[in-house]
This record gives sequence, structure tokens and C-alpha cells, in this order.
Amino acid sequence: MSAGRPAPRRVRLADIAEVCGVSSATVSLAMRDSPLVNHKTRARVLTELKRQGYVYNRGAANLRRQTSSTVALLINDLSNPFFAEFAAGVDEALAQAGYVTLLGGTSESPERQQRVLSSLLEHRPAGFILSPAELSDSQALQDLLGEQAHVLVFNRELSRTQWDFLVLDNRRGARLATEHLLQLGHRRIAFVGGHTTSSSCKQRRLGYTEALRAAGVEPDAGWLVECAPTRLDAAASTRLLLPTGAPSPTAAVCYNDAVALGVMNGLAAKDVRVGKDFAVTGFDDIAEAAVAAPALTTIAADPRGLGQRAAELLLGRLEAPQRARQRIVASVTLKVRHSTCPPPPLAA
Amino acid sequence: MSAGRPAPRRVRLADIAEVCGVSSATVSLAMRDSPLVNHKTRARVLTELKRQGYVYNRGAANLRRQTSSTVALLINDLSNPFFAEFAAGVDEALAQAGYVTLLGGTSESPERQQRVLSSLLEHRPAGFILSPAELSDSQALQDLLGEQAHVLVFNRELSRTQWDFLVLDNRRGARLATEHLLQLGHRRIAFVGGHTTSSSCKQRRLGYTEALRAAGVEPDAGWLVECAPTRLDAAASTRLLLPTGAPSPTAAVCYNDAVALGVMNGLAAKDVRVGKDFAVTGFDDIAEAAVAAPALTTIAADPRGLGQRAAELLLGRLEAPQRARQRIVASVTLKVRHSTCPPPPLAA
DNA sequence: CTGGTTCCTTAAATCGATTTAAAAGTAGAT
DNA sequence: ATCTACTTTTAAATCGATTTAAGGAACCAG
Repeated sequence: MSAGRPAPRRVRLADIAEVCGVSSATVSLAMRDSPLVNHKTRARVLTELKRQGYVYNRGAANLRRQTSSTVALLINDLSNPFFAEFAAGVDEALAQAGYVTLLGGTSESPERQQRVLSSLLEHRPAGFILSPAELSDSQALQDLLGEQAHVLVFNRELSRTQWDFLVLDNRRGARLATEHLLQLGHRRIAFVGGHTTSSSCKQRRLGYTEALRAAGVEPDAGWLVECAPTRLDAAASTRLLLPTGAPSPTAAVCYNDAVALGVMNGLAAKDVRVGKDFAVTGFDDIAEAAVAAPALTTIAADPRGLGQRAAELLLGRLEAPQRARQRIVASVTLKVRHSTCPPPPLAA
Repeated sequence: MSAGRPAPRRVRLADIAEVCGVSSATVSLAMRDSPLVNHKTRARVLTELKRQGYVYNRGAANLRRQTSSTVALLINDLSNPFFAEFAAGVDEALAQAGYVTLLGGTSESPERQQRVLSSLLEHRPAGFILSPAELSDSQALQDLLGEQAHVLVFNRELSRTQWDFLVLDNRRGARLATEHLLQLGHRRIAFVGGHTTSSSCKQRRLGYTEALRAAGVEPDAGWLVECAPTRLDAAASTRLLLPTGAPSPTAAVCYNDAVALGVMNGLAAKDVRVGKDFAVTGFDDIAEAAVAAPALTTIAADPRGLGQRAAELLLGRLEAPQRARQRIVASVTLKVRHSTCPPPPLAA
């Protein structure tokens, strides 16, 4: 067990002060470019700061100044590339503004979300960017965070909160996808995936229904297939789309890309050729969408840009705590690829 | 502009103390279950803490105790699902141990890496988990972090540092992929992607060469195709694999999945059917690999598990600063899917 | 020499929790 | 009543940077 060097204590302002023959107050002021300090003194101090490799202790400064230079980022699912990109965008924009990101992954568990949140709270972040876990308890979150916390909620609505909110234009996205299918000639179009409890699912279903009605098609209750927004569950639900007694759907609008990819797997297993015999659309435009076979027609949303937007919204709120609540609906675009096609002649 | 409530100051230990008629020292001790405190007093204090919704100020405590409850996580590319999963694993394990993750994305830029790092340093994290940007300046990193910092380096070797190191078994992975192709009957096998400067690329090429030599195949210089590890650049490089004068390769071991998917795109554009006329393997097993057409044969490495492992290694180091340097090589496995096939009879 | 400027520097308080030595309180024994 | 032993509480210092009021120096005008 060699001793190594005895871990030199970190350099403090007082150490610099001593060498320069001034007080630590002077060093502090010099460092922060106060006009109170003689430029000769400042130069000496700055040189010495560099020479000793001084590292600012933001924690001490924040304690005294009652400020904070961190923002907490709570993400429901970092394994999902959509949210990972979102996180990357947030971090990038926060770093640019001089903030550090406190990361908290919640794995879609409301309990873990509460635990992670109370741990993050102890670090006194200036604000929170929260992409809530499914089935989050809005009230519990509010109790923990307090009424006047600076919070930006992303993606999922939290009922009865007054926090800023950034969300995709779910309704319009689903309408775009549905209209695209209608234009191709489809009339019997299913909506697959998502839970009725989720606000984004409700909105997407709404867009879907609107598009159908606008085209004079009355949606059939049998076309609404509920399942978890995962590839596996979606694949299992696929049987509900296949011919029974009634005329079956010729296309499916899926809650998101994961569901769409699952549906494509499920259909392939039954020898239904997606893009030839059956049309499928997704939502999110995750990276897999472009390389799937066939490449998935989907709704794109620029998650990295959303992350930057979220950070900017929160920073805006920090600067103007009193400004009115913001509710931003981010636009989405339709990306047509090869999973959509006209209905087969037999079905038309 | 309604005023709202005037933002009640946060509760401090002193506030609790006052109500309970004791000193803040007593509250502090009670909170931390010191045997010095009378159980009757402790009960009163705990009740009051809960009643006022006290939130611990870890910053103040850390300042006094000269400790830290954060760990900095620097990630070269959060958009890459492999690293996003890794980050999720790290965060999960750190949270379990009571640490909070300070996130820093570096976007593969050494300059940004330096900037992000010095910003994180000011928050005095207990340690660092660093997945270095390409072409990182090892010396510059060491100058910034200091010799005795607690650092775990992931994935890319940093020359002449004494930090703990966690890396995939790149050599064995590439050997597994190459052996798989050899067993299928291939003799002319290319290696595509990656830069010679990167340590992981060197190791993978080594495994590839070893496997060839062991099978009595002398690698041809023309089989080594260098390109950036991105889908786009790989697609563009594909032409180098196709028949010219000399007999051309019938299979390709790719540096990673992104390259493999790019190569598949490039070949498809030239009507070469991967999985029928040509075999391709990847590395990483990102989510797209499973849904690509054909599904990609690749090397899997459990990035989330690696993240947890990384966190555990760092935490171990924090507890035992003097222990010998760790160098962990994580095992990988071959995932055979449909992008690999025997060589076409003509070429055999 | 006095009073008034201007310029620069610093002592001391502060942020909130922790820690330790010392004090205060309680009980029991003599 | 006194002493010892033990339990419980607290005053005060501490971590490192910031801030402000006050002080010192230098200079000029009258």
C-alpha cells in the first residue's frame, strides 16, 4: 500500500489572498471584475488564480447568494431514443446558459419518480423539467414540489397544475396520418395502442376520429384496439385487426412507432405484407422507423429541438417568475415512407 | 399582474428548532438519529420537520462536511441509443446509492468536453464517469481533473492515465463475428468502418485479423475499408466492397451497427441482397438492429448493465481510494439474425 | 492645517448544517 | 448537602464565497 501524495487540499480564495498579500474579499471582487479593485491588484490576483489552478466552489457561492446553478431533469424513459434525444437537447441548451443538469431517470414508475424527485430537491435546483411517468400522481408531485416551484412539464399533461407545459401537437399528428391513409383510398382504418388514461393517447384518438368524420367515415368501435405502447404488446394485439366476420380494417394508425413496429412484426407473422396488403403509420420518428422493413411512415417531432425549447421555456420562467403560464404545442410533420399504400383492390 | 404569495422562505433547521424550543444543533442531531438526543425530544423534532415540510439542504451540509453527493457523467453521444442506455444504467445505480447524477453531453467534441468538464468541476462531484469524445486530449483532461481525481473511463482508452477503465471485449467480439462468417463458408471478408486512431477500432480489427489467420486466411489490404462510424458515411463507402477486377469480398464485419446499417442501405441501392448474396455483421446490438431488414447479426453488450457496472466501479473507488487500478473487460455475445448467410455458390 | 474627494481595501456578517467541548440537568450514593 | 456519574442540550466554530459599511491612503482646494 504505497501512500501516494496526501491529497493536497483544494485551493480556496483565502489561499490566493494570502500569497497576494490581500484579503479574500479583494480576491472575490477581483475575480468577478468588480470596479472596486485596482487593476494592478486584479492582475496579480488573476495570475495567482491561474497559477494555483483555482477551481470555483459554486456550492459555497450558491449558499451565500441564495441562488442555484442547476436544473433537475426527470425523464420517464431514457431507453427510448425519443426521450434520450430530448434529454440531449435539454442538456445542451442548459449548458449553454451556464446551468448544470441534474439527471433523474424514473423508468415510468410514479413511486420512483417521487423518490428521485425528493432526492433532487435536496440539491435545490433552480427549476425542474419533468417528463412525467405514466400514471403520475399530479397531487403528490405538487405536494413535493410546492406551489411556486419553477417547473416545465413535457409531453404528458398533469391535471390541475399551473406549471408550464410543452407538448406535441398530438391531435394534428394523428389527423395528418389518418388523412394520408384516407387519401390513399382507405376507408376502414384502425387506431392501435396507448391507454385511454393517457392524455396524449386521448388527443391522438381525437385527431384520428376528426379526420375520419371529416371524410364522412363513421369510426367503428371495433377499430379501436387498446394495448400498452410497447412493441411486444402491440404484436400480440395484432390478431384483432385481421378478418373475422365483419369487413376488417385495411390500415392502422398506431399510437407510436414502437406500437407500429410491433404491429408490423405481428402482421408479418401472419403473412400480411405491410406496404402492400396493409398500411401502417407510426408516431415519433425514432431512428428505427427509417430502417424498418418496410420503412415506416410516421409523424416526426424533432426531439432534440423540443429539448432545447423546453430548456428555454424553463429559463424564461426563471427570469420572469410572474409571467403567465405557458402552454406550447409543438408542430409535427408527416414523413411518408413505405409502410403505407393504397388498400388492396379486393377490399376497396 | 396578481402578486401571488410572496414566496415563503424555505424552512431551515433553525425554524424547526425555534418551534420546538431547542437549538438547531439538537434538531440536526435528532434528524440524524444521534444517541445524544432524548427520544422524547427526537419525536417532537421529527413531527415538526414533517409538519413544516422541511427539505434537507445537502449543499450546506456538503460544504461543512467536505463531502459530495454527486457524480459527474460525461457522455460523448447521448443520441446514440447505446450510450443513452449506458447513461440510464449509471443513473439508476447511482440513485440507488444515494448519489445524484450531474449530466454533461459532449457531442463528440473534445473542446466541448473540456468546457463541460470545468463547469462540472465547480460543483465538486465526488467522482467522474467519462465516456470520452473521439480524439480526446488525454493530457488536457488530466490537467483539468488533477492526478488524484476519482474517474472511471468507459469505452475508449485514454493513454497514459491511471484511471479505472471499463471497456467491451472488442477483440473477442470482432473475432466472434468473423468466426461466424468463416463457419458459414466465407473466405473473403471485409472490415468496414471506424478510424485507425480509435482504440476500440484497433482492437476490433485485431480480433478480425486473428480469426482470419487462425482459419488460414491471409487478410487482403483491400478488405480494410475506413470510414466514419456513421450510417451515411458507411453507405457511401459501400462501393469499395463491390466487384472490381479482383475477386471481391462476400461478407463484411462492420465496426458497429450504425456502419452495418449504412452498408446494408448502400448494398440494397446496388441490388445486392444482404442475407442472400452478401453477409453483414454489426457491433452493439442497438434497437434498430432487431428491426432492420434483414434483421442484423451483431455483437450484443448490455449497455444498461455496463452503466450499472461503471457506477459500481466508481463507487468502489470512492470507498477505497488507494486500491489498485481496475481494468475491466466486459464480455460480449454474438446475436445471429438474418443478415448473415453462406456465400453465394458462384463466389465459393 | 482642515475638510472634502476619490480610490482602494478589508473586517465582519451571512448563507444552513455539522460538530465538539463544555455546560446544565438528573439521579443515586454516601 | 456533597460528590460522582450519567444524560441531554447548546454555544460557538467551521466549511468557502459574497457583500457592505467602514476605514485608510492619497490628493487637492482653501
